[in-house]
Amino acid sequence: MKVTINEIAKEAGVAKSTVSRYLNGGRISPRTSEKIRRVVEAHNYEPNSFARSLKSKKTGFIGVVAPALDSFVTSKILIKIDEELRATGFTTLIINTSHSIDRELESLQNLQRQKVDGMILFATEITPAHLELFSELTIPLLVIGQEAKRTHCIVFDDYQAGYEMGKYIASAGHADISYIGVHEADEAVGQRRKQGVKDGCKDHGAETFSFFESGFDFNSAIAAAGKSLAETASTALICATDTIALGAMRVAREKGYRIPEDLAISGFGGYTVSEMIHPSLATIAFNYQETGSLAARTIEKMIQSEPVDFLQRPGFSLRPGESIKGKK
Amino acid sequence: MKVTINEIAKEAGVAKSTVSRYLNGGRISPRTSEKIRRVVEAHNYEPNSFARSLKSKKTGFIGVVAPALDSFVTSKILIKIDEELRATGFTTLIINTSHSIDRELESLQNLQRQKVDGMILFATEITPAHLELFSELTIPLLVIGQEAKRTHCIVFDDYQAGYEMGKYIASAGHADISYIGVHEADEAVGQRRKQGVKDGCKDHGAETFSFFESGFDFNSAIAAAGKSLAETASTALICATDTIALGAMRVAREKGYRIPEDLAISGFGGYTVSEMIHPSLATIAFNYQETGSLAARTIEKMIQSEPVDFLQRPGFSLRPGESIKGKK
DNA sequence: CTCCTTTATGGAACCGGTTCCATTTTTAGA
DNA sequence: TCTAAAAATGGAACCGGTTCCATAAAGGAG
Repeated sequence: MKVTINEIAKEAGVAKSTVSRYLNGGRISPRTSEKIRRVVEAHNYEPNSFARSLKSKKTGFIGVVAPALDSFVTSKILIKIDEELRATGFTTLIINTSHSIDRELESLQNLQRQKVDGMILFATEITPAHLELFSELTIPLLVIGQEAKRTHCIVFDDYQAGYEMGKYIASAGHADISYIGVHEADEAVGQRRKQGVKDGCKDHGAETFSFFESGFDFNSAIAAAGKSLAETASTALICATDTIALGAMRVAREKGYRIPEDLAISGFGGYTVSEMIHPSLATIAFNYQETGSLAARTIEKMIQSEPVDFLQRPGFSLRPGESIKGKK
Repeated sequence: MKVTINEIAKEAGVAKSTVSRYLNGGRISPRTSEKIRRVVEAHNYEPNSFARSLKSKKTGFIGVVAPALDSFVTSKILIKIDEELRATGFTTLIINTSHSIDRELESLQNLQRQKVDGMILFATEITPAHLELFSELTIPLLVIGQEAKRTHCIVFDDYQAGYEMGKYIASAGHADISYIGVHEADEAVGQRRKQGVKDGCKDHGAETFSFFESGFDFNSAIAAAGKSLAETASTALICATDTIALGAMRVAREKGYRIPEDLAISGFGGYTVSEMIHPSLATIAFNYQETGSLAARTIEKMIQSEPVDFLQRPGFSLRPGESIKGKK
């Protein structure tokens, strides 16, 4: 419990520097090595990580800053990151900012002060303040979810994912389509995903494409989808996330639409629950496992100063569901 | 960035011990205090937390061991714990064991070695190995979710919650009720919750009470609920979790039952998604916020060696839903 | 069996704080 | 104004490791 390197050294009859060398894989004669091994094992000795970090300047910590812990996407990626980093001897320090941009910036600075070896940021929006902070950072930083100039990023191919979904819906015979999206401050989802959906629809026979803005939450989705149903004659609602799609389903049902007969609905995200409900939701499932392990490997490379591409894109796949029926 | 207490001391013209005292609230004359404050602020100085921990034996870390990060219940409680601990200057070290009992035990030991100030365990099952480990621990430990002898625990009142639900369903006029539960290795959910449901049903007019065992996952829920529908004439299915209830809904619908007209279904957990779907799910919502902050306050007290009750129970409330209709 | 080169080992300084103790400065009581 | 007690400060040891450097032991060539 409280045994130190000094006691190990004394008991093994060697200098503490020798024990330190033994622990860190330095050159040791087989004889001494064996002596030390015995004592270490007898006491179940583990070096004090604080003393170790103090001198070596390496903490073995990787900070992960996320806007929420109860988000499907975040938790899936996080789990994988944590798993892989643990396997290579790092400890993930998870910081939850509860969607506060200020706490996000503050957390990055704190992590830098705490001297973590690297940090990963789950970004929803990149503000000028972010960019300024990024440029001052002396510790490797990896951003997930949004693109930023001169910064290492892992971002889903939102344009392509949107395009596939637009194509899928339009090809199913829908000519009048509404997209329930989010604010364009979120470049990835608010801009690129939307543009992809729009292009995919237009390129595959859709005549009308209407846009309604929602937040990421259920209630604002209900409002936005309600507005869409009142103002358009769309036969399909493409929603920017699965949660928004659930809101759309709710309001559609309340207004008497049958899904998918009267109205097709789709989402993005591939949440587990989307296949558990009825009708199951057609959606785009991003490859979260791949994302997580890519992130872990990337930050490790960055720490070792190995070269890494600034932009990396994990894959995705379209997951069909009962919420859409071919019309042809 | 790399400024140390020595440089601060030199620049302020005092001894480093004085700076240390200033930082930790010791007695300092207003004059010196002001001098030091200036220099500290000019450099944006932050003491090295490793050096600090090394000598003071306090790390400011609290380890939290959880079987999963993508669980609704865990994440809700975790967020609150993290928030409260952060406010009082602690850092939560979140460890995910991916449901492995071995990794759970191992993690507790690692945390002890890492010299965290306290630890919190989200338990699903207390094995003899757990009890043995608990007794060897020299660091405050708080268990959430299960009861253990001579250990500080925060546990939902599963019996009472079960009783309320049983009463609610039976009182609605259901005489033949099935309970889709989980294995009794999980004392809280597998034993107490089940017994509560049973007693609640029996005490309020139910004639038949059948039990079917499921796992916590969607697919085994489908199997168990399917079996129940095939083998009984139950008009209500009480499920041990909301996820299980979703499985029951799926299989019921496939077999042509209308919910709630032909079959009432309820869950436990109060997941967010349960009120987003149709029909919305009647469920028991435990007070997760309360649980989280209770846990944070409790572990802090334990660290300060203040007395705390061994067993504490956060509240819950029954949340009605469209999945149940009064029959009378 | 020397002498020189490697390889092992020990000793000491150092990392950046905290804390105990001795010394100096203030404050206050007489 | 002098003195004792309280408050403030400085100095040094210490926390538990890592690492540099010097020395000792071992290995190899001649």
